[in-house]
Amino acid sequence: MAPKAVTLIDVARAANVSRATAARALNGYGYVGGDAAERVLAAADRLGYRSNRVAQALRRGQLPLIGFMPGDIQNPFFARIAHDVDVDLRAFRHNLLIASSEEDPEQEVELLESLRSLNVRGFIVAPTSADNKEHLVRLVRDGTPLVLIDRALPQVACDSVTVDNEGGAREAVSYLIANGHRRIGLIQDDSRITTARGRLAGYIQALQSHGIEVDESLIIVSRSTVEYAIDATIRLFSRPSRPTAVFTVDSLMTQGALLGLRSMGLAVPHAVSLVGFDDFNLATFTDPQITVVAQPIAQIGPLAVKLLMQRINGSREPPHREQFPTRLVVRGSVSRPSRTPGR
Amino acid sequence: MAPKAVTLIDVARAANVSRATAARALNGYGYVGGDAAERVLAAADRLGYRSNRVAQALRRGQLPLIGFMPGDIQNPFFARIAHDVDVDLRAFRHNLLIASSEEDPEQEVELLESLRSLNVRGFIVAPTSADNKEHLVRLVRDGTPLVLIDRALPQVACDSVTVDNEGGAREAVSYLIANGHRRIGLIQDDSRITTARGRLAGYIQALQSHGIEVDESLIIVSRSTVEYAIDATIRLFSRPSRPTAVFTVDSLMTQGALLGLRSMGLAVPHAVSLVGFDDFNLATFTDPQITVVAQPIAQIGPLAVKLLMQRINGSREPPHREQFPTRLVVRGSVSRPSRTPGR
DNA sequence: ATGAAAGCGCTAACAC
DNA sequence: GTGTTAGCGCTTTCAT
Repeated sequence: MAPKAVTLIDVARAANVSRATAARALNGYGYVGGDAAERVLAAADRLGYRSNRVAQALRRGQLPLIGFMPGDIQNPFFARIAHDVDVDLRAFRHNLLIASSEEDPEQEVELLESLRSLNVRGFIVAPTSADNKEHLVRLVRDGTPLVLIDRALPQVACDSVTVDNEGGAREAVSYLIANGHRRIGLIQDDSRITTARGRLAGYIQALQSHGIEVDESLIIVSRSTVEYAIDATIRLFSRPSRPTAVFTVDSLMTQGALLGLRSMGLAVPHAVSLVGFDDFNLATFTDPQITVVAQPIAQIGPLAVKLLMQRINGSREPPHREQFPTRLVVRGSVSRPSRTPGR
Repeated sequence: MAPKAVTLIDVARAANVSRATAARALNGYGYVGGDAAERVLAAADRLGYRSNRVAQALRRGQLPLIGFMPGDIQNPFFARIAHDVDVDLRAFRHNLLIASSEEDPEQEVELLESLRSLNVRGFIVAPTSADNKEHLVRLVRDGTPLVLIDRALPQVACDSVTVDNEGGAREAVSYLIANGHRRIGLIQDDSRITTARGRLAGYIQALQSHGIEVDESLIIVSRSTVEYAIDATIRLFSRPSRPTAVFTVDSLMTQGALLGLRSMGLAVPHAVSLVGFDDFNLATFTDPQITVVAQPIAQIGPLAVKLLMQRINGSREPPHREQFPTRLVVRGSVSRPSRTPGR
């Protein structure tokens, strides 16, 4: 069935040269006679020769592949980065191997091993957990280029591209407080994820610096999908004394909160004020428009690629840990609480 | 720096057996003495041996990799499918190589070649163009498993998983007509994309079967991103005699239309009715909720994987061309036109 | 049950 | 300028 592929030998034979010469002509290195080169190229073309990158890789020790491991490719944040990385990598003639960890630490370890054994040249990873780092440490120790995105791990000595989660959350919650809210809910994802920790820390700081006590019953954990967040929102607002405002830690959860609140008949911002981390397409379409903490998402993928390629090309610089600032984009989803919070 | 990896030879030596025996023990085939096997496994574990999949691939002729080529990974439709494919492929211990064609036919050809030379075992692709099929025909001819998703190409003899674009569009537009609209705009993507053709055909059929003439000035082409669609919408509604309703061919464009209309002060559905192809998370959050043609998206990725793996496992069945029906989900974005169309 | 050895397709050091 | 050749790490046939 599958006709065996044309190999370098076939080309060499057809061009009446040795494999070495054929390879030189094809890859354009070393000395090759113009005449021979032409014959080789012609033969390759005629025969439909495609180099076998696996064989090349075995010989050279590496495959021009980059592993990208987001928490969830369906999250628009990661999809955008995947896109940007894919595009930028093309300039380096590298392909992208995407394997989502599904936010499962074990799966992250397994997939990483699996990709390592493919001799990929480097990784861009959004680590699922702050506690799960041995495999990454090992990776770095073995000299494999790695850049962490979205979530940095101080204990792993590698480049990272993140955002000021703490500051962003603090700004969002402070804004809510400045608008008179004191009972502010937090819908966040699993606290082993470092961004969740940072955003939680920002939330707590904002509260405490305004003398507001942190009420655990206002904090709820959800997986980062619209469906789970709807559910979490409903649970949060079904509790005896509900918050007057809520802060969500990513765009999928913001959308879930929106949907959840609506299903309970709670209008934004009249009944409940809302601020979300991470902007999204329809944030300005909803009525009201949603106030968000925007991240400079367009810069993340490109910088990650740049740092990674520098490592691949042998850079020995100390880790570059980029942390971009966030920006509070005030729209219309926050108003003063309509009445004093119940109890 | 990078300590050279532990190879099979190291393991064999440590276990005092030959490479052959070590390989047999590690891969669990052939006859291996229980004793030897144990020593090998222990040695492998102690040394931290990881098989070199590139070498295996060179030997076996294939890499357990599947190439996935969507038009745009940022489109939630493709992101969802990528996710489902990734997950299902894991059961077969295959990894996913995602390379977005960016809806560029040339790039599609190039990337496909590039992935082919990696000896990937099969492809799942959403072809960018109905006119650009030679490379796919060649792929199939060479016996490489291929399944087309979202967009089928009758001339390419391979499995495909699509949706009834024509029927879905016809139903949407008929619904608009049933609500009294006669000047119905169409915001679609490049007509070389087969889904665009199908949806356009459905649009035209619905119009004609109700005796409405097709007005080219109501059809506008946009790239499939929110930004481009906003722009297209504004252009469409800036024309002298604007439509009273509009049909958009994917969810990103639907969102763009929503944003564009709002920016022009045109309320949905009072000033303009709207139906979009492909459902999306916030379709029920917007006010009004958006009426859409829903696709059974959860079935696409899994079926594509199933078909592909069957081919990889040698199936010689004639091409399975699945075409799922769509479903019109009536929500609130359509009303009767407020006044007779101008002109 | 185990080992020896051929060879997957390619690159690059070395020889001519 | 071109050819020869030794592997890269692994699987697998063929002996034993």
